[in-house]
Amino acid sequence: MTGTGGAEATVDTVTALLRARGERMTGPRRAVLSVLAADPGHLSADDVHLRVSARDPGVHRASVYRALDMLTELGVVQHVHTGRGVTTYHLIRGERPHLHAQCRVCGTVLDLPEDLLDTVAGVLARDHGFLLDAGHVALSGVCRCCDPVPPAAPATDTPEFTAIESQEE
Amino acid sequence: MTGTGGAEATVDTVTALLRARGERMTGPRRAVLSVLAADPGHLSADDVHLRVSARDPGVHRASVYRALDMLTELGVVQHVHTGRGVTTYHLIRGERPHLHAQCRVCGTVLDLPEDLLDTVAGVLARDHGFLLDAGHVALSGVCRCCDPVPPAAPATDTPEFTAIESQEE
DNA sequence: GTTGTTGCAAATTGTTTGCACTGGT
DNA sequence: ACCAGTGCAAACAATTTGCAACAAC
Repeated sequence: MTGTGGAEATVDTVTALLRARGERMTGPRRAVLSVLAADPGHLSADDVHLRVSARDPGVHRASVYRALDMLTELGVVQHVHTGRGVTTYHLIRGERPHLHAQCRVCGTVLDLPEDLLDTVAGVLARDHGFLLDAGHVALSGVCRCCDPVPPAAPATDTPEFTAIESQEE
Repeated sequence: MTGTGGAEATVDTVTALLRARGERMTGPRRAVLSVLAADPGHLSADDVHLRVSARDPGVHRASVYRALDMLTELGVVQHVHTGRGVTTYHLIRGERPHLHAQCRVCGTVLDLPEDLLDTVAGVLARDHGFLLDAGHVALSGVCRCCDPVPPAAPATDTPEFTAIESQEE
């Protein structure tokens, strides 16, 4: 597994960042960090807590929240607000933060190139003096797999349509 | 006041819509509807409840939620998810739903023309098979008034900068 | 008189906080 | 040893739900 492989470097980096602020690298923080490093996806605080618990059941949910906050403050982690109240977290790997779109049916988060909203950001800045933080909330919509009844294709009335649907809202 | 003036028509329309589904026009629904009709802004469920209570203190918060849900289902009301877990509701007045951007500092919601994201929606559809519902979440950013320390303008060090800041997140 | 709706209270969900104690440095 | 950080439980905010009483039709 390449999972923890890439994490160590990050732990060192973050330790330095923390030290520079008179703060400390601790078990829970290390755990959260390596969970995030091991997963390229977008994890909710609870996802993180779950995976942290697998390694170290002693870590409390509140500590996960605090660690995520701290890591966000350090600029190591980005959080994204998705449609219905679920905040997701992920390591900032590249340089510019990317954008996100979430399917409102299955909840899947799609990563998008950061420049996608550059034009829009320009318009907002020019016309409204609004500085867009494009990656901070996920765009909402329906992904290909969940697209309900595509325009005109009356062939199947498959009942398994009401399948796993996470949170319809 | 033009407040309740425009509402009556809507109440009739909605009553018809409800009847068509075997449902009923009730006090709470009427109240929620006229509160929304009287306010051009974006109200949270609690805002609505507050204003409804002013007219009729008997209406329960849960009923406000249920009424808002129902009105949304009828296509009369649109709800927008904003950054930190606050859903806002407003009457759908025109034809196409407009877009929203919210200042993450003061919470103000900015209305935007619906076509602003048309190009982006096209790209998402083409490249990712993702059907964007642009108005469903508010874009996040910082509005003109809350823009913290604009690039290079070291003139004032006004202390009233730390003013009303609703929810920094 | 049905049956959809409400009010209420309690349950959920996601997150934060006060505090005594533990553990980095 | 000092103080940041933790675990815990309890507070919180926003929303949902089960249910008996109620009211629109």
